[in-house]
Amino acid sequence: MFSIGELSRQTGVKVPTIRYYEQSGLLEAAARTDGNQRRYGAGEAEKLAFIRHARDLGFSLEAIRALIELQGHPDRSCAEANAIARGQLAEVADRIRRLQALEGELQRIAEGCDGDGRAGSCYVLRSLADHGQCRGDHG
Amino acid sequence: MFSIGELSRQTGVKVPTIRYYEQSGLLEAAARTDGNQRRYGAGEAEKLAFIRHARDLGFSLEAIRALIELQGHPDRSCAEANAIARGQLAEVADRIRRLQALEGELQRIAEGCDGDGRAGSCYVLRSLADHGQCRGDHG
DNA sequence: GTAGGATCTCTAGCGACTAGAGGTTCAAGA
DNA sequence: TCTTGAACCTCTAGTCGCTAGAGATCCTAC
Repeated sequence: MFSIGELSRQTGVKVPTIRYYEQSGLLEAAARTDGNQRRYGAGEAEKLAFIRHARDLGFSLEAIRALIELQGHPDRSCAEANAIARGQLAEVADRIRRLQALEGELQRIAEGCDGDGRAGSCYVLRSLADHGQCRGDHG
Repeated sequence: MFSIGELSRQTGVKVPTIRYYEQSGLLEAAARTDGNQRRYGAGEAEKLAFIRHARDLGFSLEAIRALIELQGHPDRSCAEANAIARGQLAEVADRIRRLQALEGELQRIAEGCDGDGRAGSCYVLRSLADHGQCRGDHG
């Protein structure tokens, strides 16, 4: 059994974040010492690593809650887990697509200005004022 | 002079968001009717369109505040505007890079599971539990 | 026994809105 | 001129996923 600080070091999740996860029901309430401090075992470290990994992959806490629910019921179909993963994949792909449109736009804007002029005739500011110059469909 | 609802329709910015922008100092306090309702002119619509466009491009309200400041001082160098745009560009590029790493990872995870099995042996859940299977450096 | 680092709970804050309550005003039709 | 009702007003609180701080308590090593 180890402390919350030790768990934090093991998993790379900050101490207040661990408490936050417990508070919001992602982690079960930890065992306590007589002095009311949390104590954890290897199982909890594994579970937190799972959460951390899913967070790194962009899953929302709500999605992670659903995945944990599934883990707790090994007999249920994994179709749901699959759907969550695919949904997340679609979302990420969409975000990439939109960001790439922005990137092109920003490139055009930033490259039109060498930073030497006055703000009154600045291409960056003019571009931002006039959406009509945009090629893509970013907004 | 037109109402906040009309301004909202013109710019595509929701009414509460316009009030929020005013409240946080991005827009100057609007003129008011005798009955205390906001009234806007063409100039304000232009300014809001500028803000909207910059938001669409991912600029933070703080960055937009700085850009508006610059617009108000046409004699100042536009180097700052340029730096803001380039900073934003770099940020967007970085976000794309990170999202692409996630995308690859998620693809690997989602494709390893056809959704037909039981949760107990689900590839999605196993993958999330074990970061070691990952190839990239997403976390 | 004591020092001090780690822990505890609680509240508030971040960014950029969004939602709702409860009250007022404006514009169009009768 | 009166009435209706959509649009407006302010204010507070909620969203997400943490993060920061205050003030108190605990644990461990010396």
